[in-house]
Amino acid sequence: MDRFAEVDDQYDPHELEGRIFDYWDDVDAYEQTVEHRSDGETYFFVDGPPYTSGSAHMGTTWNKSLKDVYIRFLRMQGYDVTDRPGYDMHGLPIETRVEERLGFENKKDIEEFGEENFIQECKDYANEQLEGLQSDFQDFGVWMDWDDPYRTVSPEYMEAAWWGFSKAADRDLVEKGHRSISQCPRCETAIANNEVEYEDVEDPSIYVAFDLEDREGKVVIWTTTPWTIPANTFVAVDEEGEYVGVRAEKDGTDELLYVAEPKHEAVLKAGRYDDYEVVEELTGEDLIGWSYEHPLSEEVPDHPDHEGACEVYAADYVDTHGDGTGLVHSAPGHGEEDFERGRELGFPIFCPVGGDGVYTDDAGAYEGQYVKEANEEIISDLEENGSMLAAETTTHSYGHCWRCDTGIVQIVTDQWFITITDVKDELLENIGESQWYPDWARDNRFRDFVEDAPDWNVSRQRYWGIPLPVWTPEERAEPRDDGDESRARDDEEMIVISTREELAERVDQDVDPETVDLHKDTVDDLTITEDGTTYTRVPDVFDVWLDSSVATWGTLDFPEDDSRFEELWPADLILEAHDQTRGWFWSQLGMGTAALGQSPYEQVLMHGHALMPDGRAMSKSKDILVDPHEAIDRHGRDVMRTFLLSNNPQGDDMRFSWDGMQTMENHLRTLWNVFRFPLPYMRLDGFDPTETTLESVESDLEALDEWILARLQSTKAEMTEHLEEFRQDRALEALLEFVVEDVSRFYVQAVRERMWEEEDSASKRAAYATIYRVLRETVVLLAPYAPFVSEEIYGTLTGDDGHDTVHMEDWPTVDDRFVDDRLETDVAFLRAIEEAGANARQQAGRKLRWPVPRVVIAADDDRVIDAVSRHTGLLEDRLNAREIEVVSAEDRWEELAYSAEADMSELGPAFGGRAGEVMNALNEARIDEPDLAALEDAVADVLEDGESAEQRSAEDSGGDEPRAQLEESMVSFVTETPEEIAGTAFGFDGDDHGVVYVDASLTEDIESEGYAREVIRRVQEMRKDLELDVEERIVLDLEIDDDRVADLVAQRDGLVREEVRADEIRDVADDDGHRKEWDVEGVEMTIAIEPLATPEASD
RNA sequence: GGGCCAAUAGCUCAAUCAGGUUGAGCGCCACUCUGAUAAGGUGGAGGCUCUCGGUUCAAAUCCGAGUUGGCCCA
Repeated sequence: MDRFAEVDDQYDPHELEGRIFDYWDDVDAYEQTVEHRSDGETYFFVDGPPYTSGSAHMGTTWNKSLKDVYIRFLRMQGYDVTDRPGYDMHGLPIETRVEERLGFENKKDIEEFGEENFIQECKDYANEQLEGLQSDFQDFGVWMDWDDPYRTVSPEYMEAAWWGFSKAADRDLVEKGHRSISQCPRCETAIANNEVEYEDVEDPSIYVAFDLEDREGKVVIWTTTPWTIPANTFVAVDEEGEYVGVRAEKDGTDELLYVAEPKHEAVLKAGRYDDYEVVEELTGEDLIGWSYEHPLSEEVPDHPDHEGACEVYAADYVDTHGDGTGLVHSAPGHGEEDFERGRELGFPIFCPVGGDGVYTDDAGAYEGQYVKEANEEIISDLEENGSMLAAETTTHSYGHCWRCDTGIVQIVTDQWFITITDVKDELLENIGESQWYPDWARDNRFRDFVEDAPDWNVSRQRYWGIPLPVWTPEERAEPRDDGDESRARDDEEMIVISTREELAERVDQDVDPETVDLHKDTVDDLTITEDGTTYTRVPDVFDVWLDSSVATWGTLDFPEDDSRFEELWPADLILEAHDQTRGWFWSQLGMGTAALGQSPYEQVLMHGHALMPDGRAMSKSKDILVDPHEAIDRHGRDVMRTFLLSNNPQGDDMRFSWDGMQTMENHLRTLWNVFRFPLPYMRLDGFDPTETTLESVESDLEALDEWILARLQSTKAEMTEHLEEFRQDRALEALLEFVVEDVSRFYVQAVRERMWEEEDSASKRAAYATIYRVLRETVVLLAPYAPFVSEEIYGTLTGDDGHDTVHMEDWPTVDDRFVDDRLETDVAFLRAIEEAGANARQQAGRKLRWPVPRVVIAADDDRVIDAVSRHTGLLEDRLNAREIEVVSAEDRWEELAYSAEADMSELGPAFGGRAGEVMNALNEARIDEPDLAALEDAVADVLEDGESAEQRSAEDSGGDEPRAQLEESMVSFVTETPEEIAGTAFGFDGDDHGVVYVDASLTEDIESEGYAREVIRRVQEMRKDLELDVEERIVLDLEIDDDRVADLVAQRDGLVREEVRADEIRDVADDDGHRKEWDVEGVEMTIAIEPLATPEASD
């Protein structure tokens, strides 16, 4: 780019961003930036792999923007940052999408299609989805290593998972278990608890009475899953709960029912009994040991009838105040709690349901039926045999498969676990090793989650995943689900393979470790024969959460490539949304601890979700979303990024806002305007920043130059501090405030006249050097947020002198030479005074272009007097005042009246309950002298006896309880502006520091300048109408009706001619030039201008 | 049903940790300015600080109970 090249008049994000993409390509900007830091200290960032489904949504966009801003910032600080993006490409979601595509309904369809073909389809689909995400992320301007993302389906990555699992096995944390799990009957696989989604559904709600044996009566249970009744093994009660026996009457017959006392009314109502009577009161303990007859003993001949079955037991999951009857139907085959209790009781587990949700032959009459469809028949069977007390329906939340939305069933199957409960203490300890932002996420939410976490079921009975690297002896490969616990355990004899090389060495077949694909279709055929035993592979694949859990070493291609693991691991930073506490934050901690005894990450930045403008959650499936592509279409990438990054990244959700987007565009446009303003002048004057450096003009710097440079230093310091605390939103706020408030609204406004000077001057050069430094550092500070516009500005400012890209720049550090806190405070005062002065002027009806003879500043403290006296000239300029006068607090104007403001922190403790009343009186008081005695007089009527100083001294001898009294420290006196003077209080940070009085009286000299400036302004407007060049000379024709005014303007003839570049003042013919009538403060004037013919170019 | 987080101006947030007369930006209305101008300036309207209790002389702030939203868990 050429230095100071012509730039667009208007900030046009789309064209600019397109241009910058091309430029980055041309100069290999990303590659150069990475190379530039290759010798730096390493920083190991790990990308949490998004699941490859569809395109990027606003949440992902926010996430990647956050990653990008911190990676760029760290690079600028000199770090060699690991930035390999990743994609999570296995798992049920892709399988179900591919099944839909192929029109499949269940596993049989897949088997017919062929495992190999199906896996290939999944691979193709995942790669297709990946492309969409890749191009989106690149389009957002995110700089990561897009040429080489890690993919969880690649052999190296899958090997990383095998390695991690084998390390856990080495530590004896891998176990095959016969356990109660959630099963999706459609997908025919176990799913993890965190894959279960709950939604409200209508289900049967039945009360069933089990006939007691050996005694009269029935125990009543309640369930919403009639299909689990065939597997009923026992009934559970709360040992300490209160129960009653109720004799209930219906249709002339009566029966004795046992239920929990708190529930008996509801139960009997449900049973529509005509009348009832409590005949017995018992505790849960009394019921224990009662035996009953299985309610479906005829239909299910194989029902549990072992020793101890069909009896009442105590269980801690029973609540006599909750849903149901206080007696819980328990089927260890269909629920985790029941299962655990059943185990404790030493019962065999009866589960007559297969992985497809269909009853097996154990279910007798119901064999072959899908469980939910069997509900009806079971209900009618129960009604027929007289067990049904009431059959209703109820709406409650029930678990569903997260992918296909099928209702889950609880069954007992063989699964493989990582027994993280064995290392729970280590997990909790490792939590403490990581630093979280915000910290409460770790100490509350995450710790709770980890404390409650059960063993990790890592096996899935599916196809598209990383196969378990487990081989077990062939002869023991018995069918699962048989509930037979007597056979030898597979996990005692298993072989766990850790790498491709080990695989090639140990399997019976010829395998090339370089080329082998580790998917199920390949490895299923491999066998291992050792010591005369043949081992076959366990057919399961891993839970997809296991894939990403190994990302910290998978990213490094470890163990295949062991060159960087030692140096880099564990990760310095991971950065994801709060839903990952149960997901990736957890799975990584679990795997890191199980495999390596350590947390795999040191810092966690946890952000929130992107919400709709009205606060609803975004949802792709319900089409409730803001598409990032639309945001880009409307405002561009830099605006979208800065908007997203202006939100708190720690824990809070972000509400998307089109208003917020527009505001960011306005801010960036302000920066653009600030940037392009000095360019024409710099070009014209041949300003060369490499020669006219800030250092070379240091002695010519004016107060405002020094001030804006001081502000730049504080802004850098503040931003760095915020960014290091992961609050890029606050850093951005500081930067934008600097750009908008300080640079644009104050510095540029003030410095414009210096740049308009035609002659070369030290002042102008100092201004150029100053604004050049400010702009150049500003775009470096902005570069991580808005990489496109920063690049364009940087390129235009530096030409060939800088790096090829702003992103190679070092993060700007504070330059001590320009730090000046006193000056910053001074200007803060001056700006407050100026603002108040503008206000006072408006009250006095005097525009800024009319000078005022005198501005009086009544200062409350010496700090203000110092500031004003150091910068009187500047203040005269800014307020357009001929003279500035300062009046100190001691030398106050006698015209002024005073009131008092109460300091509640002093008044409150002294006056107690009456403090509010006293405060109001003080605020309303008007006194001539700001002293306590006058004030006490003014508020005498609200003060009680003994509360004023006078009364105190009179009663001093009394020795009563001391009464409160007004003290100097309780009040501060405030000036009240007299009507004839325009005055406005000024202050900042909420404190008043004085009052600005504008004396708006007129003199001839002032009127002369005022009218002259009115004329100048109008001529300038007319020049603009004609689109004249700034330098172009004109002829001016001025006709003013009012002779006095005409004379006043004539006195400033020289000023007018110079400002409007009029070489001649004479008549302009009606036909020539540009003529306009004006009304200036009630005076009619006609102005005509005509450009002078450009003289022949002469050397 | 349980845990965590949030709730303050029309919108986005600050002030909450350490109690002391609620603030900023954006938006809106009026006026104003005009050689960076799709800008800028001044003023104005706009708040039972989600509700109800409690502690305290004093609560947006501390405590308890609830409401609504988000996430997580069951």
